[in-house]
Amino acid sequence: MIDYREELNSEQYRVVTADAGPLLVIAGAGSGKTRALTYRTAWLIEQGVRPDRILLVTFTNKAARSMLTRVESLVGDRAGMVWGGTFHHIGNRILRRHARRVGYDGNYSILDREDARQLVASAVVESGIPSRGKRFPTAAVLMDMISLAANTDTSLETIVRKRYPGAFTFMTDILKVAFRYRIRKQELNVMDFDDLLLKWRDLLVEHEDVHAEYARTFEHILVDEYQDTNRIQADILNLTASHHGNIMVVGDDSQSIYSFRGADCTNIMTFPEMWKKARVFKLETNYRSTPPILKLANLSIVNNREQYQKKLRAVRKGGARPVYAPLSDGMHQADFVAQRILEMADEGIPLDEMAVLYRAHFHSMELQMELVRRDIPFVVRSGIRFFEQAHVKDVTAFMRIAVNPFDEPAWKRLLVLYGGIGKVRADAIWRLIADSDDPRRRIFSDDLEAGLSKAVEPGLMEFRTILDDVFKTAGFDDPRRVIDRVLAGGYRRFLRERYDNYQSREEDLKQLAAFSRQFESLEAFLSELALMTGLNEDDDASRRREQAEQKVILSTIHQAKGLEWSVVFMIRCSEGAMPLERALKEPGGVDEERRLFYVAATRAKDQLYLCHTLVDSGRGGWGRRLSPSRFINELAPARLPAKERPFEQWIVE
DNA sequence: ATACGATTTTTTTTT
DNA sequence: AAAATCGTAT
Repeated sequence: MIDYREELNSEQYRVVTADAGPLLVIAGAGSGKTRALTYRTAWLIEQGVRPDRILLVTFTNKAARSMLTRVESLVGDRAGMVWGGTFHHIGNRILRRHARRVGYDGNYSILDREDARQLVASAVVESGIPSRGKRFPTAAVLMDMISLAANTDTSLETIVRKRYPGAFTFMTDILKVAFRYRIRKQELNVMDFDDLLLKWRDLLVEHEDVHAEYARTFEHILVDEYQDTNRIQADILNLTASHHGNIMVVGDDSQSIYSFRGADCTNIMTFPEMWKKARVFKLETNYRSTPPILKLANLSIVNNREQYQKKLRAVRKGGARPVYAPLSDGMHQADFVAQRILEMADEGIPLDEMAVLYRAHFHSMELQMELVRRDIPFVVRSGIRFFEQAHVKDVTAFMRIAVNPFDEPAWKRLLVLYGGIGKVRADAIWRLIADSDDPRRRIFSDDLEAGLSKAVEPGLMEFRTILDDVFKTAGFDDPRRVIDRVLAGGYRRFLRERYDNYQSREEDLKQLAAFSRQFESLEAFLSELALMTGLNEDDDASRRREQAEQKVILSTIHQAKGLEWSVVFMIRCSEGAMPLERALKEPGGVDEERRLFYVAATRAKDQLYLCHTLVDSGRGGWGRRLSPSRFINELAPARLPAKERPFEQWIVE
């Protein structure tokens, strides 16, 4: 039996043991919201709720897994049956079963960003849009428009008029492309990320029997990071909870940092209106940070208007004032951070208790070079993700066509790898094989070459050899064999010719093979890759390796959400970078950037360093002068004596 | 016309 | 690091 009173504070206890029904929990940073969710789940199970009747939606799969591990330590293996994961994950799991109801086959592929972009690009060409029209939005921008419209449940016209006014003259063509894109996805049996949400909602809205089934299946719904949900996700939750209203959402409106993805603060603000019987709880005790750090964070966030009233109280005592360090340029900043890291390591702070946070990935470049130079071990938790690297995508493309023979992006990706086949000829080949029952057989037929340039022959033959090997000999339902066959069939040679770092790429593929072992089917494996959990989350061996050698963490602020470190450095706290110039152009941009600043600051347990560079050290060294971030300036009005500022300023030579 | 290599530019944030 | 652009080779 768990002694809830003993292990929780009174705020948490009330949340965890609350009666069923709609609950809104406003949980400040570091107030133990994970703890509340974990114990709530355990409590429900102890009350006799079947674990497989609990839906636990989290922001990352990692969060779901770590929560379930903790629930397991409380109530034992019963926890294993809980439905936990991201919206996209659970949507995928449900849609696989009912795909036919929304016009898809159950073996659909999931397009990642790049695949989706390419499909949009070909939709532009197919829609016959004159390529001379220079100002027509690029595929990436079109994708953003379409995605934002989907995630905010707004018409494309409205999105373009409000957010992309410059493109409004192309409205007719944009609509053509969007329509074409939608049709193509359906024809090819592929879904993009947004479809996993949209089709899920469609399923619940249009099919009452399915709706009833899931409303019955999920007796209790728990949602983490509710402030980052969008309209579609809120609809899905409300529909699923419609029969019983047992929905507990936990969030912090001050940490909403995903509005670019359609996240909508009004979800959390209006939850009590949606659910009239909702009870509202607040977790306002902060266990993480020292008072000076919390004071700085609180002083910053009050500059935002719209928010739930709450006041974070520090439990901890003492602590050092945060440090503000103006530095001459990027190199100087890198030097300072590296130096401080070494000094603190000497004082006995483990490297993996230190993190460097920044607004955009490329902000960390100079620092990475400096850390390498000084032999300080580090991991970068941002930037190009493991599963998005070219070699990983190449190899998995073979598996994709094995699962879904009409996965056009996968076919084209593979075709252009071969000599003599570029974009145009890959397109021609695809057209030839696309309207057969099974393109995987059609690709072998002898009359294919008739319609093609002679130049494709050697490349095409090579491709066929590998395909033959992969499909026939390997038993393509085993990812490890596929990877093995592809490497042996010429891909290894290709890697060595093309990349300097081929060794690490081959190593990646070995890791991929090891990673694939935990999946039952190729389909499950591919879904997991597309839905992009981090690298090797569940690989015990690698986790142990990482712990053996401690490393400093480098991360974007977005990816740092939910994590904490003893020491946090924020670099590039300069106007233009934090807040980011481009982000300020968005509506509500300043407030969102300030919330990012708040999230970053509240990651720190003991020490916080705010670094600012006086000069922009972009390449070519065009030294544009920079001002300190407004978020720093607004904390310390000029009339405030230095002693009373929430930070102390260091002069670093 | 197409492929492909060299060069230049450009980076928000993520499922 | 990758995408977009440009020039040359096939």
